Amino acid sequence: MEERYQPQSVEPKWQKYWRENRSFKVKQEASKEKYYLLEMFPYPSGKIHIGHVRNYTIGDVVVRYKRMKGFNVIHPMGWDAFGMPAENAAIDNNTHPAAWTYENISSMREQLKKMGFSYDWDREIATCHPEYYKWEQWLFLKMLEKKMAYRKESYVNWCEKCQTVLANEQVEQDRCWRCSQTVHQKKLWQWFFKITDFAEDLLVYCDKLPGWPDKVTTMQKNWIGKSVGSELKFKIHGKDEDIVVFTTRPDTVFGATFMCLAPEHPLVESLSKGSDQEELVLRFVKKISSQERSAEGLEKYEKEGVFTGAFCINPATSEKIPVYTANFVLMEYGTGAIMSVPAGDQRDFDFARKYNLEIIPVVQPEGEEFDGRTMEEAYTGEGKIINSGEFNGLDSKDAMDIMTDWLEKKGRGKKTISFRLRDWGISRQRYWGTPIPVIHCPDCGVVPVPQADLPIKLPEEANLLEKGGSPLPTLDYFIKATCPQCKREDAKRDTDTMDTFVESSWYYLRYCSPRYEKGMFDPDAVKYWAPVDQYIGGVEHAVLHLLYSRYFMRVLNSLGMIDFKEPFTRLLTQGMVCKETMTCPEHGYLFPEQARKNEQGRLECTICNRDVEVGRVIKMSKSKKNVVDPNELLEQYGADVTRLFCLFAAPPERDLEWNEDGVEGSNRFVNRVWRLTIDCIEKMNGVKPYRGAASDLLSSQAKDLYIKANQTIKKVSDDIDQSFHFNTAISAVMELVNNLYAVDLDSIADEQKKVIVFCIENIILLLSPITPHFCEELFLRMGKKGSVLEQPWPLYRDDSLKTDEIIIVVQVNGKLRAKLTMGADSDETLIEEAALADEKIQKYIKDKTLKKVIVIRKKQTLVNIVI
RNA sequence: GCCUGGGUGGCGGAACUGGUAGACGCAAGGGACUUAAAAUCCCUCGGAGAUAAUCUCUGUACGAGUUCAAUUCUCGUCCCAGGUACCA
Repeated sequence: MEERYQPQSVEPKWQKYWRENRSFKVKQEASKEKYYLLEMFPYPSGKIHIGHVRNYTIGDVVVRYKRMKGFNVIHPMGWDAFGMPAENAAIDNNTHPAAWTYENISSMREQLKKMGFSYDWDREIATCHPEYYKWEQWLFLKMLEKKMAYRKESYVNWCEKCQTVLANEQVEQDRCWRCSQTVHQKKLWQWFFKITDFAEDLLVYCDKLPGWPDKVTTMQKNWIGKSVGSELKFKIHGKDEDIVVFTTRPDTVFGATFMCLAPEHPLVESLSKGSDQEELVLRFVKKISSQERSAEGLEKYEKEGVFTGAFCINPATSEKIPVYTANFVLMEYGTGAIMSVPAGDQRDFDFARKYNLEIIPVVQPEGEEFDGRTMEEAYTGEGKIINSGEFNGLDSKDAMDIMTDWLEKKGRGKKTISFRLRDWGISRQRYWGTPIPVIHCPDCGVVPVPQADLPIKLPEEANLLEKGGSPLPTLDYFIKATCPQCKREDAKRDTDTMDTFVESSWYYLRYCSPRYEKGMFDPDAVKYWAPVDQYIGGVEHAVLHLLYSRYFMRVLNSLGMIDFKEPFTRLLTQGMVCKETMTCPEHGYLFPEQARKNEQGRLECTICNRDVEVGRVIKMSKSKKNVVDPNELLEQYGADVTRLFCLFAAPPERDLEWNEDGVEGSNRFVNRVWRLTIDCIEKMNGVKPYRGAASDLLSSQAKDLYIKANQTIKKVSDDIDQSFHFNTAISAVMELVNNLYAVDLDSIADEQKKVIVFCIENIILLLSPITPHFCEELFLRMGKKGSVLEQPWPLYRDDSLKTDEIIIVVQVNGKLRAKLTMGADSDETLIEEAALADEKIQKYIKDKTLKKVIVIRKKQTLVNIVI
């Protein structure tokens, strides 16, 4: 018999067995409790990398565990197949995005199969299939009908080099993630989904997701950004028109000494028209619009603005105050106009000092005396109201409501809520995506495509343009359309495609009935399987994908298609796998295999022999080339050792700096278990495992080992079920294995043999979710029938978890001084007496008066003697 | 700036509601087996200082506090990572 585990022969053998027995196929079974586990589906970029391996291993362990626990488990896999990299790769390699994508899918599918992941491959989907995106188009039309989708002109991130709109997440520090070109704002007609309709509901439910990490719900809350405040109306001097502002501090309205409008605000132009300021204002607006307004840009620009020439009336003081336009006011937030209270807001303060505007303190903390002329910074805290007429002396917190009510009675204000969340712009000027199913008619305007005409297929024979723009606007046969309403023949099809986040917002429902032809999903199947019980993926999607998915479920819910709102009951955000980057002055980023150590011990580039610079440890990404291909590990150690190693390295939520040094240890452990089992099979063939109570065992060695085994079963079950801490689950099994190695199998009594068989059988079952091929093979060699998959998860005996004797820790003044062993049932008095009588303890307490003796009997029994 | 996390040996990481700090593993050192190597097995391994086994002091970023007892709780400081950012 082989001394070592042979993954090269064992792993393919079991993969074949699972395939032929359709081991992972699942069906709806009303009598069985379902469990839906899903890992975020991959973008088919070409190769599986170690981050995927980690993600899918975590999921696969839980899935296999839940199956053994008797759940009807659905575990599907598919491809987030639309997206820009396919187009870029197609241009670079002179191929078609579809060809490139399908090729990647098939090689990645093979890699996943080699890892032994237990997917129901019959449910595989790819979002670029017309059978999939047909239903996305169908939903789009439904949303259009219900006014959940609309079109407006707005500013978008535009990369000139790639000739497209970029999603916010594709902009890294002002630059295009692919070509590093600075991104510009461009005004375009775009389709939007009205996610803001659900802002409040999405926010409220953040607190009703106990299975989600706080980190993620907090990020979503911040992203939604609810502010409670007031809308106040300032009458424009000399006109019968108001400027509406949003403020969270209505209590400071008496201190509003000027007004600022966003440069894009429609009133800026009309107010300055005809005044002395007109010229200056126009020049300022033009200058600002040509500037970057993104994060990096804004830091560089000082607050500046221009007087519009107009005044408005402060509704509280009835004073005339000047109206400015300023670069720090955002059109997209609130009303695009602010009342400026320089004494209470640092930005307003800076602006006021710069342009010599009046500063009137209106909120003052206890024991301070503010003077607008000498203040050095704004006071943003709470305090007592001053300089505010009848409201003086109020607490600023109370004044918020009181003043708003007062202004409301005067018809000058009301309470309101503002959100930071904006509607979701989904139009992309890209080719490789879902076509937006509308037609533009010169007479009828925007006309939805009739449902019967779906899907609007993406023309497959399109050639991509050299410079990277979408070829769709150049394809006459695609664009040309007859208006479905008036039958005009010169109508035009929309040439934009949808953001790929739209596909990923509902794919998990499609898995429930992946080939369903009458709708997005079979309602029965979704009723049984959905929502997802456990979702696993990278934290980088904390806001975007996870928020969009929550939004989509609300859309479907309000359309009456589903009866739940939250797509993912529990969420595990696994940490990122990181590695240092390496750059060559000549060749830029290098793959790890493109750097080697030279004779002087320095890293050099394998192409040009120049010194390689080792950069920061960051998340593995293809563009930074700091990726590790799992193939090498897979070939050398096999899938099971790779899986074990990924899990053992760190708990799943933690970021992991990739380092292969420990893999030998995992390999060693697997072989330790292998040899132990083979040895056991040879030496105790036919011995049945012991299953009684620990107390019925005669020898203390057998008893201790049996108790340890029961503790291990409990520990592993708890770790997998409750916390996903596979690293400690594995440690526990390692400890049990170490204990078994301490036993000499050749000279033991029958009783102990039975206990050892019990241990080994259970070790195989406990490890089977983690190292499935390995455990199947050992299970077979132990003479068992069938597959480990059909075995129930091992149970431990409650009566066999505690040892008869316990170690008692004795402290003097909190410092460990002695350890005693006593019977587990000794009472406190007995323990205290024994502790005080101990020789080592006597050394410390002799001739001293005891102040107190504390006996703790929790998990650990402990005596603390205070002198 | 604000919001989250986090800081434990040479390294990855344990320590559940305060109760033996460093489980398990890696690396390192020593030993056994072997003609030799690999593989395997055993021992040591936070720091400092004494010793015959062993013992004492010290130690969880830093400084205070609460407590019989603090890696764990509270306050303050520093550092790191992620998110977000002129949000009125």
